[in-house]
Amino acid sequence: MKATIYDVAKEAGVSIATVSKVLNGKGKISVETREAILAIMDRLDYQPSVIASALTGKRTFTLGLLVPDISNPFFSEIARAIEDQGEQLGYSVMMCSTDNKDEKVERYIALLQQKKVDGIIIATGIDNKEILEQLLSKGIPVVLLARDMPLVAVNTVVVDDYVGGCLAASHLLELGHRRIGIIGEREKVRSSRERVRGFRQTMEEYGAAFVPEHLKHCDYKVEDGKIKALELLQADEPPTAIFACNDMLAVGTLQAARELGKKVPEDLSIVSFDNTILAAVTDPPLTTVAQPMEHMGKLVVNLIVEELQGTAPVKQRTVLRPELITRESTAAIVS
Amino acid sequence: MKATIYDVAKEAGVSIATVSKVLNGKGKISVETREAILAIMDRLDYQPSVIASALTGKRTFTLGLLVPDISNPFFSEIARAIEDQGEQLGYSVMMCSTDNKDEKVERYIALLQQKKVDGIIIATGIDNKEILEQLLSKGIPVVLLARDMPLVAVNTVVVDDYVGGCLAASHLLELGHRRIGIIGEREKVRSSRERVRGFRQTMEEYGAAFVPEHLKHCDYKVEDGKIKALELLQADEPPTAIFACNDMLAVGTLQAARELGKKVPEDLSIVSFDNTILAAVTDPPLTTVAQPMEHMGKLVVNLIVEELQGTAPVKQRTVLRPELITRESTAAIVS
DNA sequence: CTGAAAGCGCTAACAT
DNA sequence: ATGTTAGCGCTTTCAG
Repeated sequence: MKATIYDVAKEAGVSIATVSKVLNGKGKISVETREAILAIMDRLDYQPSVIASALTGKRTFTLGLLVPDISNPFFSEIARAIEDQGEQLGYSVMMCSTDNKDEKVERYIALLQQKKVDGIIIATGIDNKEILEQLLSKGIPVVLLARDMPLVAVNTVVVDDYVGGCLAASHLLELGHRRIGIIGEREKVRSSRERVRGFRQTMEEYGAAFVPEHLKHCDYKVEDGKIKALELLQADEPPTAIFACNDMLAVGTLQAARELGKKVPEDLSIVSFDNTILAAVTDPPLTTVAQPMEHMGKLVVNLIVEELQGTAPVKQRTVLRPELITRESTAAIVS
Repeated sequence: MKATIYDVAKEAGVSIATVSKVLNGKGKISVETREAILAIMDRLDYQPSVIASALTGKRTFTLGLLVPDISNPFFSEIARAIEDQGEQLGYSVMMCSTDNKDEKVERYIALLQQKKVDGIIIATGIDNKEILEQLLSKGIPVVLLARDMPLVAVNTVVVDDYVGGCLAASHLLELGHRRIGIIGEREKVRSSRERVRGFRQTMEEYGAAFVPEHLKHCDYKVEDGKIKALELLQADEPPTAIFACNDMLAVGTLQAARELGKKVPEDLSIVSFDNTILAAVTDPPLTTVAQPMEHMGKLVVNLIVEELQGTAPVKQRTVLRPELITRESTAAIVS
């Protein structure tokens, strides 16, 4: 069997309390006994049980991560960043793909609580605000990532979607585009709404007319984007540029353009959002508004760990600035 | 505070043993008390502590998943499949990205043991076989996924890489290609070696000469593939087709071709392996040897859970058949 | 059918 | 500087 604290204590001829103390670097222990105990620990290949320690009220050193879908590149890239920072600080992360279904969110949250995770990172949409509030009321550290609910008092890390939208728009407008299509996620997705809002706002500032028919909403997958892009491009006066609210939708747009024999960027410019691996891999590579995913992951872990150490100050909302990455899917309009 | 088993016992006027029994459906409990207890449980919103239960020797209902990099689409897609099947069976999964470094593998394995996970799914390469053997000797259920070490007695789920290589080769050969380049991962990666072996074997059968200079090895990323593809394509007699051992390398190959002004598939055919989202998203979409990722994930979870229930028979090695998906990156050679 | 009690491995007062 | 002891929340004999 695995060695326990008792084995170490017996072997060292001391009490378990002493062993526990050297384990946690607490209390005063003479150098000799400490050394001796340490030696025995690794001779016995002793690994303290996180479970037992957690039962006495200590941490489990485990974080829960809720995302819509871990196989979506945006979230898997974020997950990697979170995992890395977690590992630095001694935390493991449990992944939970919710498919944006409240029902799954609830199931996972309940599960995570039973497993006594130290904190939960929520990067998935939640329709019912109460789920979140109830969770918060239990005092479990929670941080929202890439999704926010301004009315709820919770730590949040987001990118400035509005500014991102503006960035995308001014790029296109500077290139001379005026008839621009927009493909966003479903209306209820706040971040998408904000991106669109920034985009439209900027269009207005440039005096570009906003045509309601040029704004489409759909789910977040490639296929959805393709369908909407086809609609846009087959209209009477098709747009000369399209802003897709994420990389997947942009890929769909690219496919639609290809299907219609339109060249990108000659016949159609495309700007997307996120800058996942997808944006770098398409042909042409996509001009996109990049989210600093690595930084976001790091930040979110730090925040949650601070919160559970009690060193956390008041709730905060960190808004990161996105950045436009110019690649080859956009070009000046020729008229 | 959260309700404990004591709270519900007191509330129901019974002992905690009774509550425990209804919780686990063990022993004989009268219908009335069971009902009463159940009612109280949910009135108190009682959630049994997995931690406490684990301490008494029960399962933690948590699985560890070791992959090289969760942000690599192949692994994130597999992870999703594993997560889903795990959820079906009541298991959570902790993700661990190892970057294929033994040192990280060891750290993560130690951590997972301290957290008393019920089983570990290993989908990452391990150089030092002893790490695996040591783990197995502790009696922790382990399953290898997409990586195998035939000499070690461990449950394994893999795709038939050799056959996959054959499939890729015959497709290209049937299209008339004879000068074919191959880009594989580093030599030590078994699955890549097997794919190449199958590929070469089939070439021989078709009487296509194998040119040593046409075989390149590198890391698994897009950029690596691009570099090797450039070398291949800039040679005196460049190949008319390239087999890339995974989708990322194929993407790199696609980029190299574009950079050199070669059209795919007119000037160069490309076949890849995996069939991740990347293969569907490039232009042209890639002909690729698909791994049944969903099925693999399901299988691997079932295997490990069977093992932990003791219902597991002898160790087994499941070899799944890959399937060629023909898309637009390959075409008959015109001479 | 139900309960009392002994642990699981560890932490944290409180003594010594 | 080190040891004693009482839990943490649950499972599991073993009695009743």
